Amino acid sequence: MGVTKRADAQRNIAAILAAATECLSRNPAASTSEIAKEAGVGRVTLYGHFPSRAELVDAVFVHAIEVGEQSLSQVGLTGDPREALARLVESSWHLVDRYAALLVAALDTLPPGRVRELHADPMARVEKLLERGRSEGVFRSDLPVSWLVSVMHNVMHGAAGEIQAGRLSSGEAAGYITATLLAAFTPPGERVT
Amino acid sequence: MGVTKRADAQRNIAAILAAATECLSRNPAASTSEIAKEAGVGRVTLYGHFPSRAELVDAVFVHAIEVGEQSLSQVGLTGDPREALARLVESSWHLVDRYAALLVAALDTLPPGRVRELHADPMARVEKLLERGRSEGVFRSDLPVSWLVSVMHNVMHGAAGEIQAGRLSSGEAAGYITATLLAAFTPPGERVT
DNA sequence: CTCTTGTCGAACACCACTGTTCGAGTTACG
DNA sequence: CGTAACTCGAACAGTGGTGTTCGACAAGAG
Repeated sequence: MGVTKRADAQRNIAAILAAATECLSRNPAASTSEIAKEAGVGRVTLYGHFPSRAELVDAVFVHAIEVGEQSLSQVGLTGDPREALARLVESSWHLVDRYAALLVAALDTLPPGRVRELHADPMARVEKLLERGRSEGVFRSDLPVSWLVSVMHNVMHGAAGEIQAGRLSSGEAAGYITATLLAAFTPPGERVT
Repeated sequence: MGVTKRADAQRNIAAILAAATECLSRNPAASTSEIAKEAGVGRVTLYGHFPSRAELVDAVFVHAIEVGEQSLSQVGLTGDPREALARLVESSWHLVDRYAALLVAALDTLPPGRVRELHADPMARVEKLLERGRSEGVFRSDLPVSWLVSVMHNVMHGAAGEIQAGRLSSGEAAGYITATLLAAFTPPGERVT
């Protein structure tokens, strides 16, 4: 069939995707030359497979989300919502830590809203858990769920920033984040665990 | 004396500073042409007063910090640490809301560490209040102060992002932020106010 | 083995920006 | 009023990226 790519082309596409993930994770502003070099491929070849830098970034980001979803979908969300949240944060944190710079690249390359659009699934997971925790009275209901989600994102990305600046170690981060969020989500009048 | 600038030069410098604040607050990547035009001044004149775009950004940022300090220094920090924090957040939030984009400009223009360096005073104020709250047992002591400060910053800047994205109104923000931070800073075992 | 598909490097056009230079004109200041 | 300080537009050089074109060449598919 005419649609199938040749074997070496497929290999190169994979190599470019991997190299782009690597480069953009180090430097969100990495150029196509850098990425092509890292992939062991000519710049022309790169443009042969991805029409523009933006579309490459998009592809890389989509792939990262898929990998993340695979990991996140294995986290059990039943039982005590607080413990479930701790598990979810633990898993999410590893992804944020790994892909923080990639997110920056996507944020200032892709059209506005695109990043959020691709985050729909992971966000829905968090929202659902928060909703359940609220109905069981262990998470606060005096603030919108969307705000709580935003707080979670910002605390995690803030932690990634602290690590990059060398003011926090990867090991400590997860504990700090969960402790902070569990307290932040506690309903007024209740005791912080 | 030879050091004094001519009157029109001083006016232009002020106009450039104001225009830069305005432009960079709208678009962190604003060019020198844009800024000069907004100031009603030729690009050459701009370079006559500021050796480079970076030094202009630095000057604008320094000025913004000074203005902020003036406002922050009037916040009373005595009494119940929780109420003091609420007051401090209220004031800080107005500044963050106004200068969020400017911070981005500074962050990716100025040398690493410069922004933090200029934030030394406002940060010291927050740290001092947090320390006092800890010693009085109303803020948690199981996490480093530096982490708590980072959480405060990230929650506020996250709120600014939500506003820019149109998912949050300026009016609601301050309340959400204080409610979130007061809970997050509550010591484990204590009740959230 | 043949032919299509893909690859490569070098060169090119293009763009938007920074920072500089020039010379002529204008404005404050003493 | 005279001079030094300042301003202006236009034009220039330099930089660092994106995306394209070319022609020679290699490699996989049938």
